[in-house]
Amino acid sequence: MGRVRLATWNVNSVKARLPRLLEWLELAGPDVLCLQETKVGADGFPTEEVAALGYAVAAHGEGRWNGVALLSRVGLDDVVRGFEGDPGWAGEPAERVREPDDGEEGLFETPRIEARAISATCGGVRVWSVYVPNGRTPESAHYTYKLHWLEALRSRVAGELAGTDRLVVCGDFNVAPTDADVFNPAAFAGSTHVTAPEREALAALLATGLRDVVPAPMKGPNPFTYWDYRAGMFHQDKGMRIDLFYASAAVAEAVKAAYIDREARKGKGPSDHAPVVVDIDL
DNA sequence: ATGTCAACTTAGAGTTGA
Repeated sequence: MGRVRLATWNVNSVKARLPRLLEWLELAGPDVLCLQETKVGADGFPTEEVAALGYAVAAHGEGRWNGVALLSRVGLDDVVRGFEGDPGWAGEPAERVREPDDGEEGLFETPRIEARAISATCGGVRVWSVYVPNGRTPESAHYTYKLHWLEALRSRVAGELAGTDRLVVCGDFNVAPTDADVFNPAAFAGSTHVTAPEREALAALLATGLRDVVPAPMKGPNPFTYWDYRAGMFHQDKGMRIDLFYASAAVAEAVKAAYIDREARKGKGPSDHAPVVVDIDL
């Protein structure tokens, strides 16, 4: 297959980020790019603009929230939107019960599957782009959903690894794997992204046969991929590593370079996440 | 703890989510 550049980037709206996305595609030249938080429905993705740069596109979106996509110039086959076993989101308990209007005991909303995963085969590698639920607070139903969602992902990935040794799962996991992956562990006391159950869910995913490909920072010692827009967090390098690149052993052993492109977080109209770039030679 | 951003409802500022 030769040398291939894979990347993952939470763009925080592909519409708002389109100029930056096109600029970055030309600059970095990834062969495969996993996108998250595209925030567009099925027909809202700027497919033509991206295709003009030589990329095939597979998008999975629902409108205002979430949304994932795969861009590839080395093949894009066997696209799967979502995955078997996704538990879906039913809302907080308080939202789940509707007022009885015609004598019924109350209606419960069934879980709605969100656009958080898409997978395809690109250049001989099975590639997953995932956007893990945020979790909001450890007390919320959204946090429970996050843990269930990660367990369902683990189960499905384990199934795929039985059929291929070339697989990557990358995207915005909304979990910092270790305390070294946040700027100040004390600042995250009581918050999501750092709790033991979330980290155990990542460990269980890795235990299916994946390895964490930790990218090199472009500047400073910390491999952060996300910095809050507020309070000058980026300029103080108060970030987190929550955008992860999990690779099967065969792919991980083929990694030649991996870095975080912090240049893409600078300047006018950036996403709050930076792209993670991984070069492999299979 | 929250100083920004994006989309949406709806016609300007408030809500939601991150």
